[in-house]
Amino acid sequence: MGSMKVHQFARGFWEHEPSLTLGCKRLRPLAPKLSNTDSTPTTVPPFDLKSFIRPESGPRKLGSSDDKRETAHVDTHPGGTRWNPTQEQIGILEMLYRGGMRTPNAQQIEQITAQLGKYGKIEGKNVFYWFQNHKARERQKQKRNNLGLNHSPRAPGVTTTTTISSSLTHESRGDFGREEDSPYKRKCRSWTFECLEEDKRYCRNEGDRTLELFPLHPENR
Amino acid sequence: MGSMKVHQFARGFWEHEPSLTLGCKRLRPLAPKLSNTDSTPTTVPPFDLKSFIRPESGPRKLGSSDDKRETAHVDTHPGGTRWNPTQEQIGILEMLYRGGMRTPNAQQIEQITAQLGKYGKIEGKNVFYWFQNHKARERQKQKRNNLGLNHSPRAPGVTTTTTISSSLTHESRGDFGREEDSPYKRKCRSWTFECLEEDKRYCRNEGDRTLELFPLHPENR
DNA sequence: GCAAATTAATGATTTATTCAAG
DNA sequence: CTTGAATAAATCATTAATTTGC
Repeated sequence: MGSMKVHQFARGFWEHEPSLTLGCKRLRPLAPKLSNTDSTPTTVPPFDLKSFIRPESGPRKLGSSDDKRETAHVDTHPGGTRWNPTQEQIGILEMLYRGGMRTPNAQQIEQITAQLGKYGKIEGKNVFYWFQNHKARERQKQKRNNLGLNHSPRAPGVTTTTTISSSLTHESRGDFGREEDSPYKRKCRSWTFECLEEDKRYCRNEGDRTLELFPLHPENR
Repeated sequence: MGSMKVHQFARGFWEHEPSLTLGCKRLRPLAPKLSNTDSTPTTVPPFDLKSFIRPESGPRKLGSSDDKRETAHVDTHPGGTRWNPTQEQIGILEMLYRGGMRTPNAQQIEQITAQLGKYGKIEGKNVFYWFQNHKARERQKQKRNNLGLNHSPRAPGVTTTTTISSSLTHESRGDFGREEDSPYKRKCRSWTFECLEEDKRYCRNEGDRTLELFPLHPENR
């Protein structure tokens, strides 16, 4: 249950770096690109590497500072488990899939998540992953059906000798029957990362240009 | 400039859906999974599909509600262009890469982005993509060097005919020389999506379980 | 009937490939 | 041509469903 074993691999690689002389070690392989419109704005902080990426952010905080993570998770979320969709959520997602949705953008994921949240706990990435996985698995199911019909209708024994090789990776997308999205369309997805540590939560705002970090109401924890 | 042409492909496919009988259409291929601990909390909203994923959320709002997207983007970001890293940013990223960082997690990306933001405009996904691309291209450069030494040492002319085919996809990962991260380690990344529409910005809090949406200080725009 | 072992299904993550901007 | 950005494919890992032994 609690065997998370965080152990992120930011090793203590920066301890024995005596002084950071970055910026002139090894540049781009091309020409020295003269800096942009707003680079080096006369007050460049010298990149205090000691303060950022501190190597002991992983295997700490398992004995003291969390006294409340045992109180409110007993029925809703059993810790760090994965998303377990309810039937209603699956139904809605499949309905959307049958409607033609394949790769929802950020706003669509937002709305879908908000709606599916009424039926159970869900996050945005669950919706994203669901569409990715469902699309991929429908595709390979279709592919498996297609080359299973002209080779041997049954006999699930030894079928691997025919080397389902690398062809028809892109041609087999047009035979879906229903309408499908064009491959590799450029949609700006604009997703962001978010710190999900145990005691501090930050949320970066990507839409803003000022790149601000703000802790979100710590009285909730 | 504003030729985004959003045109999201959630068509008007749900207008002619008379009543939503979701939840009993297609179950798991195995037994009917009886619902979880907190599914159907006695007040299931009947999934008002009309209100969510409205089909005309794409090509609207280009004449009225955005009067400010022409004012504040003239020098910092020329619209929807991609990230153009500065030399300092590249230097720091390569330094981190040489230090062994391959796939930073959310918190590391957070901090890296915050630091690199001092040298120019950058977002979290740029850092993520940079590590992805740099790792992949170092890998294929290594691969190309490895099988270029016993085939043809130069001839940069027609190089695409040699078809670096699909073998040694997993064996060629151990010959990096330096230390590398083990493939497929499970790190909980916990990234989230974010609405980046023109007039409204939401930020979902993934760490919290209540899945709340909140607009972040609209007086800034 | 129930619990441990097995298996199938699938959520989540990483790698490979491709497109397109500059 | 280089490389940022995005998607597709591969695959790890966990959970539910099934089977098995008692």
